[in-house]
Amino acid sequence: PVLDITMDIMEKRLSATSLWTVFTDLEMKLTPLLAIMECSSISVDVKKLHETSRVIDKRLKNLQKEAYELVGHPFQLNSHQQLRKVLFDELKLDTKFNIVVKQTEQGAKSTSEVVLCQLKRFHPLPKIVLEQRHLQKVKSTYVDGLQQFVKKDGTVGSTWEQTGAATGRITSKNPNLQAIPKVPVMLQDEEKIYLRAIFKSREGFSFLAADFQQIEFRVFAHFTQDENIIQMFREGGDIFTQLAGQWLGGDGEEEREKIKRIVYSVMYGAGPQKLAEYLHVGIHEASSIIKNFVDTFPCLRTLPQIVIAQCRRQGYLVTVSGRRRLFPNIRSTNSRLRTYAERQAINFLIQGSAADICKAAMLESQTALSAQGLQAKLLLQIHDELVWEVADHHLRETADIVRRAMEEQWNQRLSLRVPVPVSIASGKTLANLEPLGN
DNA sequence: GATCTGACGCTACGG
DNA sequence: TCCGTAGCGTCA
Repeated sequence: PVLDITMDIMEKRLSATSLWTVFTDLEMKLTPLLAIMECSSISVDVKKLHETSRVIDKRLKNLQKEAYELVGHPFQLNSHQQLRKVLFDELKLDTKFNIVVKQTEQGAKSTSEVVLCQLKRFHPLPKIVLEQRHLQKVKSTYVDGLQQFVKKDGTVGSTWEQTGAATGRITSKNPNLQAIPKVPVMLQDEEKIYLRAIFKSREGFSFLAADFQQIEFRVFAHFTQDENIIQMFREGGDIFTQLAGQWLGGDGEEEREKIKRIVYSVMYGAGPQKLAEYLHVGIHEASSIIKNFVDTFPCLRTLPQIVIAQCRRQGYLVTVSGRRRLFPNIRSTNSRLRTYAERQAINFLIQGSAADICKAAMLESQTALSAQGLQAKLLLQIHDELVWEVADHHLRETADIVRRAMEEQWNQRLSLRVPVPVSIASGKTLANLEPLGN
C-alpha cells in the first residue's frame, strides 16, 4: 500500500509536468539494463597493470630529482601551494618576464597546464612539472587506482548512476570507466603505453563498439531549423573532418579534434579567452575564429537567443524526450549568475536531448538483440558510445542489428530533422578497435 | 598524535 | 563568462 500511494503521488506530480512518459518509457525501462551492466565485468591485464605502475614510478622518481635540483631544495611536487611559491615567489617567473598569469577561483596565481605552458620558455621547471603531473595522474587514477577495483577473477565492474548528471546523462564511478585516457602515454624512451589496452575481451569474444557520429552537433542542427546546416548533415560524411579540411587545411586526427573543440566551444558560448587557451593560439586569432564561425553558421547565435527567451518565459527547458531542467537563475539580475544559466540552458537542451537518444539506443539495441537471440553483453556506455562483448562468430550479425536499432529511431520515434549515423568498430582490446562495415 | 572531512585546484573523459 | 561528469593529492 505504501508503494501504491507513493506511486500515485508520483504519477500525479510527474503527469502534471509531462514527465510521466520519459519516466515510464525511458528511465524505468533502462534501470534493469543498467543492473545487467553492473553485474557484468571486463577482463583486465593485471600483469600489464603492475608492469606499467613500475615503469611510470621509475620515471616519476627521476622527474622529482630533476625538479629538486633545478630549484635547489626539495618540495612537495604534488602541492599546488608549494609549487606556486617556487614558481612565483622564488623564481619570479611571472614578474621577471612580464607575464600575466591566470588566477584560480580564489584569486591565487594558477599553476594549471595553460600557465605552465606559458612559462616553459623561460625556465626548465614547468616542463618537468607538466610531465610529472601527467604521469602522476595516469599512475594514481588509471593504474594504481584501477588496481583497487580488480576482483579476484581479474575483472572490473563499475557503478552506473542513472541520475548522476543534471542533463540526463549516465555517469560511471568506482572506477569511472567513462574517462579512460584515449591517447597513449608517451614515456621518455619512445615507449607508448596504451591504457585502453589493459581492457581485453575474453577468449573467443571481441569488443563491439558503436558510436553516434557528432551526436550533439546533429541535435543542435535539428533544433536550429536552419536548412543549410540540416542539408549538410543529410549529405552524410564526417562533418568534423570536412570542416577541418576547410578551416584548418588538414584532415588528420589532430585537426579533427581541434575543429571539434572549436565547434562545441563556440556552440556553448565560449569567449575568445577560453578558446585561445584550448587551441593554444593568441586571443586575437581566437576572436577571429569565433567571428568567422558565427558568420558561416549564424544559427550559432540565433538558436541560443530563441532558446534563452523561451527558458526565461517558462523558467525551464524540455529535451526531445520531455526531460525537464529548471533554471531559476535565468531571470536573475546578477549578470554572472544569469549568463551562466543561459549557457547551461542551451547546453542542457542539446546534451540532454543527446542523452535521451543514447539511452533510447541502449534499449532499442538490447531489444533487437534479444529478439534475434544474440548473446551480446553490454559492458560500457560512454555517453555516445556503447560497447558490447560478442562471440567472434556473431560479430557481423550483431553489428548490423545494433546499427539498425540505433540509427532507425531518429525519424521513426523522435522525428529528428537530421539522421544520427552510427560507426562501428571491433577488436580484442579497447585500444585497438578497427572499423567494421562502415 | 592518528584519522576524518570538505574545499580546492587540477586533469582525465564525453559532447 | 563553453557545458556535463569522476577522482586524485594537499591542506586546514
